Amino acid sequence: MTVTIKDVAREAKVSVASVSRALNGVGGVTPATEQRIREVAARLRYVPHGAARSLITKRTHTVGALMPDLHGEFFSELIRGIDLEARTHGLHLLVSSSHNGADDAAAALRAMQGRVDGIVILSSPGVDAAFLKTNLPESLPTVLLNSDMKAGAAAVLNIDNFAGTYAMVRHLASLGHRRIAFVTGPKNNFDARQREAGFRAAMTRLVPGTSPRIVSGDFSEASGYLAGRELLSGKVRPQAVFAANDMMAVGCLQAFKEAGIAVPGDIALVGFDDIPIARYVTPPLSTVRVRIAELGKNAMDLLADLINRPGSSAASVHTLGCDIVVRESCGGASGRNLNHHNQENPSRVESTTKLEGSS
Amino acid sequence: MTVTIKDVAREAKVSVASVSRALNGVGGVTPATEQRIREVAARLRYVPHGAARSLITKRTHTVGALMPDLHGEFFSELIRGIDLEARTHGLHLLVSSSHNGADDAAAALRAMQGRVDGIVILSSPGVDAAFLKTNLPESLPTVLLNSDMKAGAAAVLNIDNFAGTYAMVRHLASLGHRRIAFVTGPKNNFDARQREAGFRAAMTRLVPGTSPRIVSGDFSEASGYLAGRELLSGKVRPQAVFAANDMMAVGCLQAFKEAGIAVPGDIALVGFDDIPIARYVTPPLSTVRVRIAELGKNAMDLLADLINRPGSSAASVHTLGCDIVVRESCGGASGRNLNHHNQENPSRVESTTKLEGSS
DNA sequence: TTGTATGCGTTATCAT
DNA sequence: ATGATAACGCATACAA
Repeated sequence: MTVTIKDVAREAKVSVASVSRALNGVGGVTPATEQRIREVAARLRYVPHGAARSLITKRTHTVGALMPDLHGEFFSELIRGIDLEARTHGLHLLVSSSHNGADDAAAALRAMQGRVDGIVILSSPGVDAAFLKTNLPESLPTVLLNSDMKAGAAAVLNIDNFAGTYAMVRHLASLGHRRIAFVTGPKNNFDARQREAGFRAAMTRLVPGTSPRIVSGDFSEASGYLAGRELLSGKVRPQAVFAANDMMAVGCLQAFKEAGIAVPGDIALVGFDDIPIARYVTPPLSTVRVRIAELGKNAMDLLADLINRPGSSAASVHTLGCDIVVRESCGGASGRNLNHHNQENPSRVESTTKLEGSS
Repeated sequence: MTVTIKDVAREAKVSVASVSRALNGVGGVTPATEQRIREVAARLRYVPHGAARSLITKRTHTVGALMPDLHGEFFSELIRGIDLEARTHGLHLLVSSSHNGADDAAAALRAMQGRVDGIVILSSPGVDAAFLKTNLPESLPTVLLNSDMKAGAAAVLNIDNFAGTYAMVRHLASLGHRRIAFVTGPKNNFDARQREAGFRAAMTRLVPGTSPRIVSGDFSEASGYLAGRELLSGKVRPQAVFAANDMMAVGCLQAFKEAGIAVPGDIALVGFDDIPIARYVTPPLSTVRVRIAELGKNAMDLLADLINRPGSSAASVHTLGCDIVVRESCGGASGRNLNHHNQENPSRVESTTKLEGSS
């Protein structure tokens, strides 16, 4: 910061060029002088000025992460996955989270110009294809998470919501359930729509001849509670309820408890996400696990590839599979999991291949 | 990126200096030409190159966050708090999380040189006073979180673990409990040590004449489970158990359940942190809440102050109070909280003033 | 092998 | 009010 390459050069009695060469290990310097330069640099605690270097190198060794204002496990695990893998590639992470709406996001995107070599964007309402078209320089390597963009300049990586829901419905059907109800997420949410589509498709294929009840929710616990009550109020009670995320499932659970309906005895219940809470409610919630950190890791790998070999995996679409996590709330396998110390030993079913890409 | 200030200048038929002046709104340009320049810039989608600008400005408008590899709510909420407040100050966030040990941290710190105006560091084993002394340029504004550094070049912001545990013990004592046991965290953890100290002090003052049982844990659920069993195996059973964090309390809960000991009927149980899970276990766990996002916000405010007015709050020590959250697991107030739909309505006690500073 | 000189994109200083 | 030009700290093509 305060000590520059010039200081090192003067102290080591060489030119700045030699210092640069020595410290970057590009050769062209006597081992002796290199040694001397390194010593001086260490003594002076010289650290190259990142901005100055990237100005000429055209490389910042930094990637950006742009995501909406969301709390909880998803955010932290995703960042964790990205950061961990970024370090592997020698990259650093500039985070811009907590933005609400397109304006915030656009400002954040602008601020990242010239500070990042690439960017991972978690789609959200307002931050969609049209938004990116106008706010994203096309030369900037980009990985889109959770996007419904078919193809474009950016690589796309999605959770396989469809396959996840499908596989869970299959599990429920295999347990003998036919009247399976579904609690949807918000209509403007990409994951929510895919999950609902997966559910409908699975029911049509696996439990034909029925028309499943579908009630609306918004991913909140409160909406799940309401949905649970609504499902109980009907003429015939569902045999199983599939909530589009875990928080709504927890809401349902509460509604069922209050109504004196036993889970899974009277009604089976499953969710989606496998948030930490899922293991700790009573009974432990069967759900579809999203390996979030792995999602982040894969996104980072994709991005690193895009950076190192421009155009390599651009316009490709990838999918990360989910796991079916069977605990007690859906019955069938229950009792088996009454293990000591809350250890986890659910049956785990890979619903999709690890990372399926298609360009 | 690809379109520079020169392009705008050429297109607008002015010099680069005028473009710079117009876009930065420093005056010295005719409203007419400013208007023209702005239009051209917008049309060309010109965005200033951050690195180039900060090279001469000496300001990156970015702050760094350095933290160990931790998952879960604490990380995400802290980042959230920091990022949200950073935006308020017009600052961006360069995150380097997920580092294990001093070497990783040192590398991350080096990489941040010249890319940040200041830095927030979450202390961890290995990243302590000595570490900072050698790895941190003293000119860089720094806020230390969770540090036992008394005073130095950096501002320090801590959670008031001591007051939090103290207040919770007071609550337990007010419920009539006298044989209160404690499950410690890892010895090398700053929070853990402070919490234990708070517990010991509180017991000495509030429940004199007893020597409380203290068993070791490491903040993990498994260690809590073991501790719970150990506490049950003693000659006399404690009336209450205070786990140094919630995950260990959850482990205790499991151990008690297996042993057929009712909570809070036979034994009271409390934790620390108020992780999301705490509300959802059965019975809901009373705990000490750490307002993590607020911690991040305060850290950011401190740092912004340090950046804008060098030396202003340096070498100051601040403390953020905790809240006592009374749910059902500690008895006494229980029954009152059997409200519908898992809504939260705990009695909330501010254990410390909002932000107590001392320089 | 080493040093000199140029340029990266921007702001700041000095002319005009 | 506007333009030419010198920094900022570094890497690199070229000269020696």
